[in-house]
Amino acid sequence: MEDKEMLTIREMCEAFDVTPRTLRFYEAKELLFPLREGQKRLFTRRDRGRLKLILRGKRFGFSLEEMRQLLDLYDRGDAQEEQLKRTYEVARDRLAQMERQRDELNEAIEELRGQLQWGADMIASFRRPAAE
Amino acid sequence: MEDKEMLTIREMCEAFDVTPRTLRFYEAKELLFPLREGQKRLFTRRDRGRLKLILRGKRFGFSLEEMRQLLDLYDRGDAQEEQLKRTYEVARDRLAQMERQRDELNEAIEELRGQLQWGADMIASFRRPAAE
DNA sequence: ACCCAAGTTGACGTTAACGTAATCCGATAC
DNA sequence: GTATCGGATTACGTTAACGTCAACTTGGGT
Repeated sequence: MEDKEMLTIREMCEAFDVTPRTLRFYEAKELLFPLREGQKRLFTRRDRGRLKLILRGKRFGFSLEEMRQLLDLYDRGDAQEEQLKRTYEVARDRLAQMERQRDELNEAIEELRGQLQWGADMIASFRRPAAE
Repeated sequence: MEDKEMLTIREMCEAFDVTPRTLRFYEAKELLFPLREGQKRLFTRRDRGRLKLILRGKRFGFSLEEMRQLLDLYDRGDAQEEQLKRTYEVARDRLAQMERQRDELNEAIEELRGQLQWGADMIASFRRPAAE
């Protein structure tokens, strides 16, 4: 027994800084599978592992659905080469997607920066177009 | 009479590549104020000017509500120094916000890229945590 | 016995910016 | 007259990821 084997919902929340609602929501979405002691949920080491990956995925911009698919894919026992490659590709695609997003953002930034350079012009561009 | 003075909803849609729903929606949100010829909307030059700014704002990531405020602010006749400065500030804030967003995105990208560098490790990180 | 904290389920609310019918109206084309 | 446009209005649907009650139950402490 290194840590506690099982964590209550509250302990889990503190450990990962999420709300109970979130954990129940993730369970409903089949991202976590806590055991039950009577009514109460008990989160296993496996749940902790999954949650850690889920949160990491979120930082990367994966949706919960994408994470569920990835987790499911590699949870059915022996992940084979073929499937490992797919995960890898999903991650690569996501990276490319994020880079495109960043580039678009950069363009918008440059465009806006350009407007600001002109100062008064920027302001003028927000005035009503001429007179009537 | 340079162009047409007034445009129907359909002409407006083609000119700006938006749907009728969008224009009616913008009117409901008080971003546009087309005149009425009987029942039909007629979009004036002023509406065209506003729509142009609205779409530009969207590219910058402004929400419709933010654009409405900006447009309203400078639509009440004589925009004074004080208010002009405010618009300028809103734009500057927005720029800073976008830059932060871009930076966060870059961090996530670097983090993900790091994972991918390790290839197999990335994959492993998506497998279920060890055995049970 | 009584109460409280912690936990549960269920269900509706939130936000943005429209999409998608369904139904209706008036003017033109034939 | 009638079919057909172009347009109008109304109102519910969509998406993601939870938030926010409400109403219970359960286990433990006193």
